Amino acid sequence: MSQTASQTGTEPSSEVPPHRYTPALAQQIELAWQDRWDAEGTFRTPNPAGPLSEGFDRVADRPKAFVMDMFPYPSGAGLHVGHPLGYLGTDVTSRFLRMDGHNVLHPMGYDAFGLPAEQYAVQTGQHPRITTEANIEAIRAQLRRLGVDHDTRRTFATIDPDYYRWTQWIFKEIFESWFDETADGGRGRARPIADLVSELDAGTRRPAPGTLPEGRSWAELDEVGRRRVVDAHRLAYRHEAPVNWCPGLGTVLSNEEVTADGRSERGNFPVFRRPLTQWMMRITAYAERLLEDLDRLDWSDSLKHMQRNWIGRSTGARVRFTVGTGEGDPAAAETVEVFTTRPDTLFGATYMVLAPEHPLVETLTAAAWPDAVDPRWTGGAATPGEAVEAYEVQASRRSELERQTEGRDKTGVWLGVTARNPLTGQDMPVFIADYVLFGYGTGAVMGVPGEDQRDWEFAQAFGLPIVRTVQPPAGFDETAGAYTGSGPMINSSNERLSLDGLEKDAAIAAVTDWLVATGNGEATTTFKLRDWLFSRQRYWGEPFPVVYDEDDLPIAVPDSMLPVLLPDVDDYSPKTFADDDADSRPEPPLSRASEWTTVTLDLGDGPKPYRRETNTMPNWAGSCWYYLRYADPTNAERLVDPELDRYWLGPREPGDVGGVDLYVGGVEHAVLHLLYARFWHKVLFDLGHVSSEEPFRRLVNQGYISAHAYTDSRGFYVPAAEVEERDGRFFHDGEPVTREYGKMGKSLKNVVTPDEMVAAFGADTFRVYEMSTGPLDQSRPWETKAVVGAQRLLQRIWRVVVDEESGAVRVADVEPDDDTSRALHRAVEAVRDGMTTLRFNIAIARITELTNHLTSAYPPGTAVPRAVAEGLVLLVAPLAPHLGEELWARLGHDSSVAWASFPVAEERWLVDATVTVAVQVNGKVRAQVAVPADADAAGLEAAARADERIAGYLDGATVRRVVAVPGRLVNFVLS
RNA sequence: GCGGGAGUGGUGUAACGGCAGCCACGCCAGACUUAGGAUCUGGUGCCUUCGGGCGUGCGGGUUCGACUCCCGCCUCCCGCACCA
Repeated sequence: MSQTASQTGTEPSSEVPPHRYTPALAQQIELAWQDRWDAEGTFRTPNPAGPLSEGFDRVADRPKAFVMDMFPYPSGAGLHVGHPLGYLGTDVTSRFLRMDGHNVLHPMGYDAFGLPAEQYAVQTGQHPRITTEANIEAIRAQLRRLGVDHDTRRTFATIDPDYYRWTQWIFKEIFESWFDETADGGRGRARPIADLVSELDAGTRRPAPGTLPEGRSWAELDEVGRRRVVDAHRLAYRHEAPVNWCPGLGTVLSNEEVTADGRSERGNFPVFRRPLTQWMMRITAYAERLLEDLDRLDWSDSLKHMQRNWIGRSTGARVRFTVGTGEGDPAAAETVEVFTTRPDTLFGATYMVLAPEHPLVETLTAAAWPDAVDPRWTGGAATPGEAVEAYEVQASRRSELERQTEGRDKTGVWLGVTARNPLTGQDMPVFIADYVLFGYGTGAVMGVPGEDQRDWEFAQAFGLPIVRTVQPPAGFDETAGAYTGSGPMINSSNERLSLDGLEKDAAIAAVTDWLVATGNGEATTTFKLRDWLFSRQRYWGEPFPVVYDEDDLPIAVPDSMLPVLLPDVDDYSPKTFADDDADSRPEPPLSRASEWTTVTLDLGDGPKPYRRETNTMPNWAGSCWYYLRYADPTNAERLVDPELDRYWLGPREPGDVGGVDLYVGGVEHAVLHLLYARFWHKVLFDLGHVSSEEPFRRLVNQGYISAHAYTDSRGFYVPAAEVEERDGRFFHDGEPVTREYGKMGKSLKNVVTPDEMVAAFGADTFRVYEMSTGPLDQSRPWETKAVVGAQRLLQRIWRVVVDEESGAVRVADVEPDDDTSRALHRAVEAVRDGMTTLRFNIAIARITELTNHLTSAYPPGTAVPRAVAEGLVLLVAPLAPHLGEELWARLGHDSSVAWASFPVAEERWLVDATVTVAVQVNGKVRAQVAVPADADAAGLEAAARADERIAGYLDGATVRRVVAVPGRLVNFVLS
């Protein structure tokens, strides 16, 4: 505090009144109250039952409110002023709700597994737990200094073994279940995997399509075969999927970590697309429910939109084509299924394209080109086999990102075979091309150049025929490209089916009926959402609670063995390879912990050796369920006690989704975290572990804070704090600099930390400033020089209660005058509105008005009515809690203001005896008249006509109409 | 390209379809001062011949009345982006 004292000490202290609310005094008050809150357990939230239930009697009759932030990832850089925006928003809300009679749960935890800590460990050789825990401690201290009201007994980090034990337990639950699509009337529901096994054994259920080995039945399979079938049904399953493999870094990368030219963002090493067996989560099974239930959530439209977009539901048809009946080997006939949203255009399909990764590519590829093959179709190769191989290599070297961004020039090669169009009977050449994505639909499309722009471009590049099946409007440029609009069908009939003249919907219905009737396809729905890749070749993550037996089949370890602790290793980095060694395989750090990787267990048939899973879970796992643990953080027996789950998260009435009452966090988690958490929650709901259908009832994205940044003549950023403004221009070290604007961060050299603000002004001033700059969900610029406005406000509030010269309380038991009562109660009404709508700027503006009124109505030396002074203190307490406590105590109260009742406005003070209404002539305001508040339209009009100026306007004019809105205005419409 | 959101003083913002700009920063003036990057008070959308006129990105529309609702543009921000 000496630093702060010296700052304020630059002024001769004789000039500052001895009891002014200075930064130094604020510091002193804040530290004292923070200690007292800890000592008294002010913010301990009692549970209705269990070890944290002490004190529940006090709140038993209150409604509950669960208010929560997206927990931070504790990086070494600490917080800047942008981070606390959301934390302070929930803090003000939770303090308001507590004062307004709720039992409030407002906890905080730490998301602590993940890459940054691991990379730091790789560089320093220090165990990531050490740096992570130090970082957590630093953030915890920063938050405490801001005066947040977290129940610290409920704080945990995802790296705590007591926590990740239950992350592993949830993984097991997901692993030990499957999605029964027929359950709940076709809505689908997760069920224990044991149910599936008994139904398969009993013959009451058939294995899902594609899970049985070709030509075999469940009954014929041996034990291992049956387990493979069962494993293929699980919600957590192992699957071979193409990933971004970076040999130079020795790890798989996410799409975001790969640059546009197919190299790693870190280190600039080549990245290869290669298939790899990985753990997957069957989130796609829940696509429909995740989509539908969005309608029941109180989230912003834009956020729901992003989720809908990501889930990407589209309806259409699957159409089956017979391939290989052309010039190639007739014995090689195969069926290829395509997905299309435009089955009505089937008559216009003139070729077919498979994704390069499509499993049938190899079988379909012909041995040789036919005579007179179009040179554009061969990729310059001597045989289809060579062409395909070369093209696949080319495609694998291009990252997914690159495939999407690079030029979009259509490339591909012909497989040397054709497919039969079931409607036209024409043979259509079959290509592979990377504009068809393996992960979407069936990984194959029918090429309809007349009605699809991508297909048009491909047809142009490869000289393929174009048939229009939808009549473009008159004046349509036939050479311009595909026509994707509406219109009657043309060129779409044969002896069996005619679509000509039909509009789109009717044509789709007709062709779909025909497909079903002839066995060539059926209507279907496809989702963009893909299953969740759940393995990482990392050290710093949750180990899987999985071992493999001698048949290489995964087995979940028994609950008694949880948690599976992360072992210590010598080297936290994954094994790396030569940059261009595309055939190398990932080797995760845990695979080198040889003591750990093999284990002898008795899983029911005697002690046997097992091999542990050496991948770890992704960073998202720990953040998928932490909100549940806040309700029951100490439970060693269960994930969460069902009674506590129902109390804090359960549905409020039948049909309610339940969940956290307010969840505040950054929009950057709009899709992944929020989708994964919803998915896990729904699985836990299906399995009966939680009572609510959704995890987060109401969700708000706080805005982010940007700041000005400055570049010198060379274009380098200079420290923004050192820039001076003179006459609207900016200088650093006397040199002119250019002002820019951007997200606060190291690279722009424009970081401002809460610590600096607390040191210069105190936490309450910082809180009030940050909350006053706009609605919580709005982004805003940081402006340190404007913080003084918040400081002045708090100083004036202080002065309303405390005499700056004597330190005596100025309050007396006198009646406030009517104007003051009206000012108070109007402020109460507006502040409540601001608090509930998260528009703290409104609340602060109304508090300022009340303060300014009191400052002039009760100048120094006069007595302030107690009722009004206390009302003001209560209003500001959620925003400036330390000041609130201090003034509340000085006003003679023994107990914390945090538990005092928030004021309620009295109706009689919200209405004036007389109101001033505007009088308009032809919609323009010409006068104002005072009328009784309850004056009716006639009274308003009479009062308006009595006004001299209005009479002047009306004199000699014809009043065509009079609009009089009681309490609002009068409008004379003249002709 | 597709989808979404937003455009109001020098700045952040505020306005149940009803007096545009509350509150704050900044700025101007004054008070207290040896002093002010402290505090307090007053003023501050633009133009004005001091009557008033004009003002919420631009252009239309609905309405007695539009920042607000509708249509079309422009700009900025965000999301998705060969999703068949």
